[in-house]
Amino acid sequence: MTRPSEKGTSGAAPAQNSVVMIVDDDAAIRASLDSLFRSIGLETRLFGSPAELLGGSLPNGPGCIVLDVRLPGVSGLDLQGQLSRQGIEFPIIFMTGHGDIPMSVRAMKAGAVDFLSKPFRDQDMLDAVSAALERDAQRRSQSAAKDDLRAQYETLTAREREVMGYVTAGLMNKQVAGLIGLSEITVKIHRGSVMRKMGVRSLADLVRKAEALGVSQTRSNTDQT
Amino acid sequence: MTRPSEKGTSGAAPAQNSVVMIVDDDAAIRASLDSLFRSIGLETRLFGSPAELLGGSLPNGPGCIVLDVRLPGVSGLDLQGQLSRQGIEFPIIFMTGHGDIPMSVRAMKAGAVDFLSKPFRDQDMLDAVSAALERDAQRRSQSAAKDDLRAQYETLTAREREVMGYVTAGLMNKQVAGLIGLSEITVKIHRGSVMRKMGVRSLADLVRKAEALGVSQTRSNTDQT
DNA sequence: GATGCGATCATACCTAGGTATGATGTGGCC
DNA sequence: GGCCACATCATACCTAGGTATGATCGCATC
Repeated sequence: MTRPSEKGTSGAAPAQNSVVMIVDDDAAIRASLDSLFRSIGLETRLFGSPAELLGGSLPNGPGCIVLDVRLPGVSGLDLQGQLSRQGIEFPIIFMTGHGDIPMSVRAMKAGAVDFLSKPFRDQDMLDAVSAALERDAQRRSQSAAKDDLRAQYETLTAREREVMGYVTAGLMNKQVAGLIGLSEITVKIHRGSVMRKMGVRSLADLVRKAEALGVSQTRSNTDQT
Repeated sequence: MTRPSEKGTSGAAPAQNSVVMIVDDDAAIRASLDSLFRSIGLETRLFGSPAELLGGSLPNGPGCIVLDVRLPGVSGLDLQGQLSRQGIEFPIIFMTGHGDIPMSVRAMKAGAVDFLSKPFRDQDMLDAVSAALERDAQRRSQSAAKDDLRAQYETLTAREREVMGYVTAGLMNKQVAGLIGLSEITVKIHRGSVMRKMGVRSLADLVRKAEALGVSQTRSNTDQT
């Protein structure tokens, strides 16, 4: 959104410390991509097989994966599934020398950023990587925000979470008290702790955080619109 | 969500009144798809060209479009762009006899549900249509909910909307009053009207509706987390 | 056994939210 | 001119929210 990626522009390097992971069994292609990405200031890591990628430690910073579909051992598509099952969410760009349409469709359905047939133009690859890094930056910032939120939520006691769920569902203190068998004053105390621990000063903000966390009690009484 | 679409099952007709729009210049293919879809209880509409589709009136109910890429006049991909620019959001399934990978990738990036090479298996097409109709149902229910919401919001006066923005941002009545130069009592009156017109009985619900509408004032004071 | 945390509740007090009644003013429309 | 919707505000009254103080209890840890 902030910067329309302008297809065809040459020097688009979204984040200077981004890492491009290149997985290809052909050393010549690895080298060629390596120099291509380095030429625009991106870091690279080279892998000759999926195993090497899975074995080594992955970068902590932003990055993306450039992956040959036809690989020794598992195929690129299988690797895509394996990575996502392991919670590794780097955007993936596929390359192939002998791909077909079903293969490309399957990859795109599974969330690939792009699927390039070899030989491809350098600029097409750079555009794809640029889009992938943009997507990764987006994902990372969302994920970071979610983690902070979850960390705050973790500091709540069980009771506090329970109260938070009902309060953000729109119930009054006395209703919450009735539902979980407490006095209203106790609910107020928990509610106060929730506000403090969640770092908010208004119910509105608490509701938003609860929504982001998915912890609002989904109502069964009150409100029939 | 309600009914897992079970890939590979034959008689999967998600919604009985769904319409499949078939756009192909080959009458034999139109006829063949027509009978395929009718065999599982779906309605169909046949078009020999993009112009026919754009010219006629589109169904109001749920549906999807099955589109040949190579068409007289504009290409299927162009039609995809044209439709989305016109706000027509039926999910699209592409078919092609002479497609290539870049074409399929472009179509998928633009949101196509699937991209099938001719000849395809009937079951593959049915699975694709099933997925497309599922997606359309999802889209329609979300869109309907959003429309209802917006209709409620439309009934608010300018002042009420202003107050709603500040209130759902977490400001107290007296703060809102100070910001827009009113007495607190007047803010309370507007606030009450907002609650009534938006059909909510708790601030929590109002905040959720405001979020869905994107009308919360994004805070400049209060809250530094 | 002492310490500490979480949970519970009471009393007391203050602020914030919500509504009813009534009144005034403005601008648009028939 | 009269009507109506919108907006404004006051007084009055009630409910809901929020916090401080202080106290009791259970449980786990040191």
